[in-house]
Amino acid sequence: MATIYDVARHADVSAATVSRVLNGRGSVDPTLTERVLAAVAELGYRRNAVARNLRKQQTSLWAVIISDVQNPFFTSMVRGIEDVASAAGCSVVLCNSDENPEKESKYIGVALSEQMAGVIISPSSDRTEDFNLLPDSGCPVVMVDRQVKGVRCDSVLVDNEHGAEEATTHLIEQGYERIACITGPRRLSTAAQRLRGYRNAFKAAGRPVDESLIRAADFREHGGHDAMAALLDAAGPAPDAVFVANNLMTVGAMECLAERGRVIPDDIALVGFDEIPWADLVRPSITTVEQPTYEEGRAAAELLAHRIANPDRALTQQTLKTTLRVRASSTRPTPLSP
Amino acid sequence: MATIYDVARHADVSAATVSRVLNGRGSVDPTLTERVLAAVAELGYRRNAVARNLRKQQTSLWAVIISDVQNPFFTSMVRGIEDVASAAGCSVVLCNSDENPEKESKYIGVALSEQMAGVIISPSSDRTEDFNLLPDSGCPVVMVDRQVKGVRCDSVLVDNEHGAEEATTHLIEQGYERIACITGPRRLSTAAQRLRGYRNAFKAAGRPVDESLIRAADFREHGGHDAMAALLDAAGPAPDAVFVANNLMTVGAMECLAERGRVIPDDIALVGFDEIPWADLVRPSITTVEQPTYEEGRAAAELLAHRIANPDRALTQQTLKTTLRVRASSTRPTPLSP
DNA sequence: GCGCCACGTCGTAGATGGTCGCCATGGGCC
DNA sequence: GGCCCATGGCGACCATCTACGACGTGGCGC
Repeated sequence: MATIYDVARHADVSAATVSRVLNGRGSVDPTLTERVLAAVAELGYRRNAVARNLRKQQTSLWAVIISDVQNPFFTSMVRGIEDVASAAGCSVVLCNSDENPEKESKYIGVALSEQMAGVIISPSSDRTEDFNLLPDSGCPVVMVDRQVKGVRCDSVLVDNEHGAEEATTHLIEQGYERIACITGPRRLSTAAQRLRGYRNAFKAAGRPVDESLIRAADFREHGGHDAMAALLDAAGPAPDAVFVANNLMTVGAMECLAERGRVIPDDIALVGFDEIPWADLVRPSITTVEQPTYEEGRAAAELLAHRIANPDRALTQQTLKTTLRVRASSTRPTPLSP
Repeated sequence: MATIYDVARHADVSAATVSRVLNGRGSVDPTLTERVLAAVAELGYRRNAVARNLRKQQTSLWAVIISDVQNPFFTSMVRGIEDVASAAGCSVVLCNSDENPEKESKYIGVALSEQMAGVIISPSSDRTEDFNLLPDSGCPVVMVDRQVKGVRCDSVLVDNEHGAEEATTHLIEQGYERIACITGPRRLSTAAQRLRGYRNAFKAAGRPVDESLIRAADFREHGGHDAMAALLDAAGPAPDAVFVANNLMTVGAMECLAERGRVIPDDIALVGFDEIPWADLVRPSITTVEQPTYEEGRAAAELLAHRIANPDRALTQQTLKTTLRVRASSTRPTPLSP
């Protein structure tokens, strides 16, 4: 690889002049500029970003720490982030934490070691001290989707509580009596908020919450399946509707229902949180609380860009709205005899 | 951020000794080792990877250039890559080329500038000279999924031709008469190979290929939709089966069929290439040619790791097998009267 | 007309943080 | 007493950026 000195020698100028030409700083005689550019082209010179980063004390890499690259929720978000990063001349380093706090803090360490320009994280633990390493070391951070109290950073969230309340209210209004809830790990803010929304809907309707119909699982397919099975196997009458707090668990729950021969929505209605990819191909089509995932990614990335540009600005928190998409899985089957 | 010199001063040794302790190279007195480690802990020292990379002339970043983060085919592959990279102590930089040759070569430039340890690419163009920049600059490369002739690098492919032939043969054996094919952009090896497999099946069955039933689209949902529409609108009898050469186009085609009220498989049978996420929830369930996507990612990553460790080893090419998963969309409806 | 000042332009040199080759030192063993 | 090995420190090196200083030229003022 040619270095800036090779170019300088070739163009018969100093390395400083080459640097000035390439970075557009200071002023350089047009003749020399031309000679430099010609030398660059001839040698196929490409500046060494590592050396540049060291000297400038900053890189153009953004770490994006999420818990599952395979979840369409995150990929859509990553896409939003990538588009903004790319426009800002930055690259995205993808870190898969796998909902594993160890891996997560490992990646925080990597981001710090690599002097990354910033971090966008969807936390899967609540280790405040790990997260605060970042702002404490002067590394800009934006939290997205999930919230951890006591971390000094910007955040982009969605209105989970309202979304869940709207979904549950919809089921109540459809006349369902025993509405179950499969929520996520208690340590995750999204799970807590969605559960709160579920409760709020009952309160608003003046109805009591049946605690035996609430199950906390792990936001994964298998967990959703097992929670659904547990609900069906529990003593007492089975639920006639279920609100599932994320997309993977929705799939698991549906598979469980299919295994048991329960028909949606005739035997049991279902509303899921998060979008399902290619939802229109799934039968019955699933009523979901849709999140603006791409926009979440964009918003987080823009917040990060702003904070990098201006580290001292006040912390901000942005909350995006969800949309209830009513489809076939939650509409009362028309009674056979009216 | 503390530097190695701060640690050295704190432990009252030289920076070289700190470096030796941290890297386990050379031998250091246990007493000093202890003092160094204590200083590291006390200062919260974290080595500056940028400086290290500059000095060592190598980084621990792998660029992964794919065309669509949102396509489950790629995310599963990325997951495979990430798992291997993580085990090797490397991080993955995700680059979304969006099937855009400009973006793709931009990212190749970034990988070169950032002195990345290696590149895994699923090419969306056939600009041989762009790709060869990498091996020519001594940057290890592995091509995955798609092939570009004349590029000096390792590759991991799947047996597209055989997979497509198997799928088409299955439709022939089911007794379908007018089997259409929606393939991808001609410049992509996968599209060409899958089309060849389709033709092979007819040849093997001793049947002619009806060229009017072949459409090339863009591997995207919209393209699949429009190609399906064009097939239905064409003069002459409509096809009674269709082989669609990737997952996104399969979705598009199914949506088109739904719009037109054509029932799968009664009116038209369908086989898709690539896995569909949560395929079990889709009704009717779709017969697909399944690729070992996670394994493809793993294989590519392992190949990359080997080449990084041993740049002079001979070029290798690995081909993985596909599996035909027969589901409901391609099975002859049982005749009403036997 | 001459001299000084200001500005444009360019090169030198130091800084960035970590690694490692080489050399010096000291202690132990033969 | 001499040799060898363990250990530690110095300084070069990686490629780039940039502060500072130097040089030259042009313009303006006296």
